[in-house]
Amino acid sequence: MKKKITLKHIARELDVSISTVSKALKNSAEISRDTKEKIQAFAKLYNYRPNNIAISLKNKRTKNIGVVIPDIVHHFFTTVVRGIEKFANSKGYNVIVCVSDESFDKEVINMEMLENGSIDGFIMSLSSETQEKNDYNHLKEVTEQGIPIVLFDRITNEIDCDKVIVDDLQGAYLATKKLIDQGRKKIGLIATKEYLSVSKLRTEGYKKALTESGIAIVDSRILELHSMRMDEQAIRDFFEHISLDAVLSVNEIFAIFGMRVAKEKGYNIPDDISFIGFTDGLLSKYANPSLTSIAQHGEKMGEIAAQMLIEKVESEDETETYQTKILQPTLIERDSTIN
Amino acid sequence: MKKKITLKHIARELDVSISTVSKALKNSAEISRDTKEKIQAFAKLYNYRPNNIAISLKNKRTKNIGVVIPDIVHHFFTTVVRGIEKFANSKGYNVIVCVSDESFDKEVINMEMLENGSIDGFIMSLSSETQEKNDYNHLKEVTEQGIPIVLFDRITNEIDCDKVIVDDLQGAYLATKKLIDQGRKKIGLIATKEYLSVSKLRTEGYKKALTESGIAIVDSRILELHSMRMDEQAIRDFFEHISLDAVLSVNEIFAIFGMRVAKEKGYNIPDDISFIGFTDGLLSKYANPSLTSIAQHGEKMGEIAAQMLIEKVESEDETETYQTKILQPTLIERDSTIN
DNA sequence: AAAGCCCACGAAAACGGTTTCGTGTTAATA
DNA sequence: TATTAACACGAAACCGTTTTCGTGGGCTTT
Repeated sequence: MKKKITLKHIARELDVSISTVSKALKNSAEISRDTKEKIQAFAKLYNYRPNNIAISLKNKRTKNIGVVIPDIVHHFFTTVVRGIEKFANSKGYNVIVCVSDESFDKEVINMEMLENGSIDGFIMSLSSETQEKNDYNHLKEVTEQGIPIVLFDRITNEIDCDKVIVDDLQGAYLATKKLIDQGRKKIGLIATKEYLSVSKLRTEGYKKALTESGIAIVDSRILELHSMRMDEQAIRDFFEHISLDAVLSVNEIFAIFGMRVAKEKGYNIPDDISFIGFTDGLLSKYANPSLTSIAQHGEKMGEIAAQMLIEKVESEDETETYQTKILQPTLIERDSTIN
Repeated sequence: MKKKITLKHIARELDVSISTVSKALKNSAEISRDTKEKIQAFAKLYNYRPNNIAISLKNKRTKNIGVVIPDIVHHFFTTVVRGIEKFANSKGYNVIVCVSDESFDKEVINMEMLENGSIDGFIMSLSSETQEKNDYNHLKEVTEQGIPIVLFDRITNEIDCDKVIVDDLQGAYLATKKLIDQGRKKIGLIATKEYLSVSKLRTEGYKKALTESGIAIVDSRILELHSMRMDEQAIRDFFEHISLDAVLSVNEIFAIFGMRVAKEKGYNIPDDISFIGFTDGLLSKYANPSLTSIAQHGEKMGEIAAQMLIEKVESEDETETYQTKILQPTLIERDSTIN
């Protein structure tokens, strides 16, 4: 087992001081050409690599970004993580991923594990429990220590920080509008309880489109599931008690399960009933029929979040100005809607 | 902005030495009750938290695990990461996720970023390019420095380390057997080029089952895609030129696309043709028809990998004994096969 | 009262780097 | 020849902990 080699070893071996070695390896002008060459050659030979931890301790920068997401087995979030990874790595940063599992407590624990020097900043999306409790003291504590946070997708206005979201209201509006334009009148919505910020906005967009077109909002056409977790029975019941010619869903999986139920009931998609879902993931693409959906551009979102965070981390000035970037969603038309 | 408080601050404030503070906070018997209480109260009041980096530097342990996977927007890998996270967090470890994007170079770069003190060990699955090149010097370098590695799923025998895999041969064997038992004779296989360890084993299992049942292995019934990436045209061509009554696929997405093509050609699933895929993900569950598939138990795999790694990291002795754990796959029957 | 012991604490080294500042040597200048 | 500047390098502080090894003072012991 080759032991890790340090500056001290090199110094001792070459009979110079540690400082000289350090400077030589950084090609400092202070050191003579001869000495530099000797030291650099030796370092290369023994494959010297500076110890990241020591450097972190010295300059109080870890080059690590903490990412806290509610779920990792989830297409949208992994897409965002991919975007973060991509940008962060290109800037020499590592990404530490923590999963809150939609739990407030785990979110707190994860952040506490990281906030004491392990990371330079956080990128996160709130757990549903956190949004339900409406308690953001753990975020406040972090920002008060001067650690920057970028929130994405599931955000809150209680915290002053950079944010990046997709225009959920507009996405739902576009989708609903599309359904109306295709002559649909009885448009259902599968949503979740309103404490989830994104679901709330999507519901608003849905209502806005209906209202603009003079279509009444019928409460029984709106299904409010408790969370983003699948509840097959609730969806079955929904289709049992109501007659619809189109359905907008706040995620793709509810939509796809809705399609299955509709088909079982003898509906033809899209002739009898259209479906549109949020989150343009693999499920939408490979569903049968394929699902028209609203792309949230997760990867782009991740890149932007990482860029905003790294800018804050590396900026000298302490001016507390924060921005919220809003991405425009895109409607991807497939076979679950006409044409 | 509250500044981070350190031992030094507390010491100065309370007019004691840094060592006393350190000991008092660890409840050392060396310190008197009075002093301990005073220091602990002060620390609590100012919410003192030890600096992780300093501790890491001191005891040469980071409590970070590096995870390198080929892709993060991928159900199986995220499932494994979830398992790793779960176990690692319960032991106080953080997980640094790096994505090689199936590229050899990125795999090398990612590991180089982390191997100098940032992590205590690696858990990884090889990129397809690495398996194709058959070059594992970056892994050797890591192990030679005494950094433990656990390989999962996409492994190699070139490296001596702990490994955890699912019995891919057995999985394919079980699936093929099931198809044969249901009276299928012309069973196709959608695989990838054989440098991918898992694909190779699955192909072997498929062949073993056929041979055992006295069914001839017909090369034209085996489609070898170049990688795990979707190639719609190749799959379309495959179904164009050959007549089959069952298809086994090395992942779920090829199977699902295969089902679409089959349906387009007028086949009825499962009456005319059955499908079984590897990776029991959301796609399998929500496909139409739902896909019978071979569960790889990714989360379990992640937990085991994390456990093996942490054991190695925390064990004192340097005995170089490595084990390979083999999980048994499970066949999940759904609507793409009879019954 | 001298010797010994414990208690409670502090000094200092160590982890592995970076960086500031000081200094001895040499060469250029007056 | 004396002064000075440039050069090349080293000493030491520092980042925030942990931990070993003293050590001074008070107490007990004979």
